[in-house]
Amino acid sequence: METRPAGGGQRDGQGSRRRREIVAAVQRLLGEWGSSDRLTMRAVAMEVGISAPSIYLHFTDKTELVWAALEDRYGDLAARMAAAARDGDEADPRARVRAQAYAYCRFGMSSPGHYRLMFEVHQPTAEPSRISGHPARHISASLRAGLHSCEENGFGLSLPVDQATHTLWAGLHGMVSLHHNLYRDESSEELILQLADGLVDSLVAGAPGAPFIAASGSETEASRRIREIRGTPEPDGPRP
Amino acid sequence: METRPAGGGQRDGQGSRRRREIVAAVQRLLGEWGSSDRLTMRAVAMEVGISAPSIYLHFTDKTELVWAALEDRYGDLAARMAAAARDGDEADPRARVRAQAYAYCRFGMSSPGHYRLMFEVHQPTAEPSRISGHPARHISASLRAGLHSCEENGFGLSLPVDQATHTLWAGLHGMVSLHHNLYRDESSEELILQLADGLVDSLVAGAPGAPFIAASGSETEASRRIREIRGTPEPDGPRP
DNA sequence: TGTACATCAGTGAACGCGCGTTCACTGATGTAC
DNA sequence: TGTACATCAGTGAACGCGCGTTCACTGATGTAC
Repeated sequence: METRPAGGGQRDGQGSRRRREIVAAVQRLLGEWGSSDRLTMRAVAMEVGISAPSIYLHFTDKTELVWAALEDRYGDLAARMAAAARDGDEADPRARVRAQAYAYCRFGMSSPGHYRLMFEVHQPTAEPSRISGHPARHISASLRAGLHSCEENGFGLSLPVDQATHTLWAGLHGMVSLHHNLYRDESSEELILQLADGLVDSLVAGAPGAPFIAASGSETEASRRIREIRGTPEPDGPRP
Repeated sequence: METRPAGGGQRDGQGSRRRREIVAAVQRLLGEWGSSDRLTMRAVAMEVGISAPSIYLHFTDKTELVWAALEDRYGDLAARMAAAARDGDEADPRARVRAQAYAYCRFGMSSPGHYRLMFEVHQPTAEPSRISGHPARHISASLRAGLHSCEENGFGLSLPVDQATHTLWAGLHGMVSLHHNLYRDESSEELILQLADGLVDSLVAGAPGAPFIAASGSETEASRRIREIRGTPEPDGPRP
C-alpha cells in the first residue's frame, strides 16, 4: 500500500535530493580540510546553503550523517583498488597488487580528512556491521584477491595469503598514517608509493618460482629520501 | 645569581612536586581510558585532587601539559625497545629485532590512550622539534640499529636498511592502529605479535647468507586466526 | 620578641565560546470537496 | 472555480552542556627589622 505524500516535495526513500546534497557537502569539507575537527553541523549546513536544523529533516543525528558520508568512501576506495587491479598487466599479478597498493596510498594521501575518519577513529556503533562486518573489510578482501592471484600464478608469497593480506594492509595504513601525523611536511606521495613498492617486493616474489632476493646492498631512491628526512639518527636509543 | 624565593614552598625548576603529580595524573587517565577524548583540565585536576585553575600554576596551557606527558612516554617506549634488544640473544640479531617489535606492539596494545595521542594525532606545534626532531624518531632509530646489526652479521634484508626501518615501523604501527580502530573486540595482543613476527620474517633473512623462503604453502597459527576474524571474504572486491 | 610585609599555591566563581540539538513557527504546495 | 485543509521543508532563536581559561581573592609561610 503505497502512501503517496499529500503535500509538496517528492521523496524517494533514503535518497532525497537534499539528503544527497548534504552528504556531498560533508565530502567536500572533509576533502578540503585535513581533519574532521571542524566538521560541525553548522559548517555542513553553511556549505549546503541551508540552516543547521534542516539537516535533522534528513538525518537523525550527526553520527548517522557522518556514517552516510563514510560508507560512500569505503566503497569508493574499494572500487578504485579493484579498477587499478583490473587495468593492470594481466600477465603480472604482482604489478596488479602494486597498482592496488598505489590506489590505496593515493586515496589516503589525497583525502586525509576522509582517511583519518575511516581508519583512525573508532566509529560510534552506528550500524558498523549492518550486514557482514565493517565496510573497511572490502579493502582487505580486494588486497587478498590480488595476493591470491599472485600465488596461483606461481609468484611466491613470503607469508600465507591471509597473513600477507593483513601485513600488506597494515603496512600501507602505517605508511599513510605516519605520513599524516608525523611527516606531513617532509614526506611526499611519491615517497609513500616507493615505500609501498618495497613492501610489495618483500611480500611477493619477483617472478614465478623465483626466490626472494635481498636488496640491502643497493641503495634505492626511496631509501635515500628516507635517510634524508630522518636526518642522522643516533645509532642507539636515547640515553636513560 | 640565584634568587631564592622569599615565601613558602620550594621550587626546583621545571620539576616541582605538584608538576610531577599532575603529569602522573595525566598518565593514569590516559592509561585507564582508551582515548584522549575525556582528557580535560577538570578531569586531570580531579585526579590530582586540586582545582582546575591550579594546573595553570605549573603549565601555561593544555598543550604544554599534554606534551609534557607524551615526552615521557616516547622516551619510555624507546627505552623498552632498547632494553628488549639488549636482553635478546647476542648471537641472533633477528631475534633482537623481533624483541624490539614485540616491545613496540605490547606498548601500543597496553596503552591505547597514550599510543593514539603519540602517533595518531598531529600534535600542535608545541616544541615538537626542540632539539633534533620529533621524539618519535627515537623509535625508528632504535629499529634501525637492530636492522643494521642484522645486516652486519650477514642476515640479509629484503630492502636497504633505512627503507626496511621505515617499512617495519609502518607495518607495526599499522597493525596496532588497525587493531585499535577496527578490530578492537576481535583481535588480541597475541595475534598482533604473530603478525609482527611475519613482518620481521619478510624483511630479515632467517640465517646469515640464507635466502628468503616463501612460506605461502604452510598455514601458520596467525594466518588461521586472521581468516577466522575476517570471516569468509568475497574473493573479489565489492560489486559496483 | 613582635609586627609588617612579600611571596607563593591554591580556590570558587565566572567568562566566553562552540557544540549538538530542540522548539515554535512560517510559507509553499498539493489534495478534497 | 474557490476555499479549507494537510503535509511537508525550512527557519531563527534558544537551550543546555562542557570546554579552556581568567580573575579577584584567601591563607599559609617565610623574611626584614
